[in-house]
Amino acid sequence: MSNVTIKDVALLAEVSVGTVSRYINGYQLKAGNRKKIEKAIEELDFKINPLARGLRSSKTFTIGVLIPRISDVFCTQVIEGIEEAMASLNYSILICSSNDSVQQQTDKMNGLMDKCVDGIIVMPVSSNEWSWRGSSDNRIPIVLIDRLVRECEWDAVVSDNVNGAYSAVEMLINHGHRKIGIIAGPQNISTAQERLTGYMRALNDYNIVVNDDYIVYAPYTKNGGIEAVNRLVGLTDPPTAIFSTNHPTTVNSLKVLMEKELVIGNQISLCGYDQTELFQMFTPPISVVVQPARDMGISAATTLMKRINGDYEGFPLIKRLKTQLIATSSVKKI
Amino acid sequence: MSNVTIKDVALLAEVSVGTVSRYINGYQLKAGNRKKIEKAIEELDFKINPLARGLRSSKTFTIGVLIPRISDVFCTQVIEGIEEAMASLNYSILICSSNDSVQQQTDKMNGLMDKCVDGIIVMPVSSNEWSWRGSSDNRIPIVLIDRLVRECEWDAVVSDNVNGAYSAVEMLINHGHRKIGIIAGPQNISTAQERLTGYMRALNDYNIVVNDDYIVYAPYTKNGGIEAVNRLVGLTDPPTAIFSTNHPTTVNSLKVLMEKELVIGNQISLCGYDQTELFQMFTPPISVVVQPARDMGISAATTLMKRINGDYEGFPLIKRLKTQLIATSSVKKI
DNA sequence: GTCCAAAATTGAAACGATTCAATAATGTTG
DNA sequence: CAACATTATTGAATCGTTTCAATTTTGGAC
Repeated sequence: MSNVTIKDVALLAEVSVGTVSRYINGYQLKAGNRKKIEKAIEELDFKINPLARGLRSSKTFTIGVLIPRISDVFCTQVIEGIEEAMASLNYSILICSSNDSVQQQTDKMNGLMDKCVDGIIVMPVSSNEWSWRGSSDNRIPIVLIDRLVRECEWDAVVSDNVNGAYSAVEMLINHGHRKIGIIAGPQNISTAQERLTGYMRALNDYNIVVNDDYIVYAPYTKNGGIEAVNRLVGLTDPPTAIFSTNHPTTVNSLKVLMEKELVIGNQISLCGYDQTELFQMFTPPISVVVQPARDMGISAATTLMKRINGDYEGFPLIKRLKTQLIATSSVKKI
Repeated sequence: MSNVTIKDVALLAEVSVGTVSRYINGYQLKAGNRKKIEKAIEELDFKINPLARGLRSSKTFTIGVLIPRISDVFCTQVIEGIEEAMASLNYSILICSSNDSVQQQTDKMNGLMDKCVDGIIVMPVSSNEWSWRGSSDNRIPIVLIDRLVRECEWDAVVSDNVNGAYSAVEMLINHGHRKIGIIAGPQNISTAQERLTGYMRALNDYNIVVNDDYIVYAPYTKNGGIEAVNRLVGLTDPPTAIFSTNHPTTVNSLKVLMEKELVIGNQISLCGYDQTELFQMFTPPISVVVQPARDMGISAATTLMKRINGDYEGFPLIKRLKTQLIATSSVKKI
């Protein structure tokens, strides 16, 4: 650390440390004093020590971001949004991964609290289990992203999963499909629930009888979906179209269908979830529901900052961002 | 913050604060005292305040990670490795992105220093320009990852780019290709230089005359490579194979070749760089040089920790990890 | 049981900011 | 210009640790 302190600045500027502190924190100053302090800071190359500052004021200008997996495409885009929004405000981001484990999530939440972050953005591992309880005396703001948690009253930024799924299934129906399989996610995750709801609602609205065999569940983790797709295509009366409800399961659906040498967009139709540019480079390109990941990150960051700055208007706020459907020839017209 | 301090612990355990501090920092203690302190800590739910600790000891148990782009596949895997290694040591990670800009890189480096991180892992934007100069009085360890910087003596963890590229080009040659184009990266980035070197060396070793028209340059950023591939395939005597030297240029090469309806592995052969599982799901799967991104992250983290702990053995250390070649039918045998 | 070196403990002084009550300077008004 | 309200400034106390010189305790050796 450069050893220049507020005291040195005060000495050189011929004012008291209190005044220098007031300058730093943007309070009103006599013009002459401001000038002198500015000059002294410049001359000494003074840098504020965030540890000393934080110790006294318990503000660290740092937030925590906790996600299930750093290498996940969707998570990455979210983080990019958060970083963009936070960097401009001179806030730093402490990042950690819960590795899809509730235990690790709890541990890392505690770790972030122990580090005295000013707020946390978290994508929960599960919407049912949320073992973590913040110590009651230290209530820093928390914003959920992507997934809600039952009985937890916190701000959240999610995407419109019901309608996202609805639009996908509707598209499948409009292409003439009646036998539509879904790789549904674990029902302890709110997004998975909502996407299944969207599926059901679309079938209902179009008077299509729900066939339970067409609903299979898969974990939302890296290897999820392999078994599920196998089950679907192995049915005696298999679906003509498959709707896969998150990124890893979509990747794995593709993998399985290809291994089975089923021609996508012909023998079997596929619609997935979450965009990666490579999906559009397949033959045929893959239909997907696209979530505004980056914007979700930005929105979560903005909301968190509002709370950090003490503005608790409308708490708890649930912001739902619209999804977009990319319809391609991976879905056959029948 | 929970308001329990070391003082409260000392009081309850009937020892001095100094002793409690010694306990926390793992010094030898009389067994009885250790017990009493442990009990008091447990009872009061004492958590150490990292700000106070950092203020006195100027250690924050936090490192900075600065990369060109958070959403880049390779970077993400690197970060995952770093997180894994650091989490187990109870270190936190402050993450930021330079967005491929030297200016931002400098700003964020300064930002990290100002935050008093204990060390920094950085993937530099350029190997030539490194405008940043750490203040001389605050020499915290820095580890470069993936890319070296000229005239900067720091530890580094990179992959064996020369041999990585060599193996790819050699494979192309062994498949009968003589007209091999390369999408070389910007020569101010060490990896790009080295990969071009590998290309040249392979051609040389196999007595193939280098055709300057076959060497085109593209930025290593998100949209890099589009123009370059167009140039190559537009030549009157175009190459039969293209070697693309990083992830984005590989993605874009794919994109352009597909748009031009050139059948990969038949009309044109392609070998790319950096793995993403989707590459292996194309028809044909795409040949790539795979870097051990995650291991590079782990290794960088380990090296940094060594330096943070004062072990400067072998400084500056340059660790080169081996790459792996995935050879597929995206390269035609001719 | 003495003596001495080694090990453990103590407690006050940092670390470098913010905060706040007391004080000083400035502005405003009749 | 006196009287008062307002605005700025001061500087000591504080935040919760670590550090270190001084002191006490411990455990062998004789």
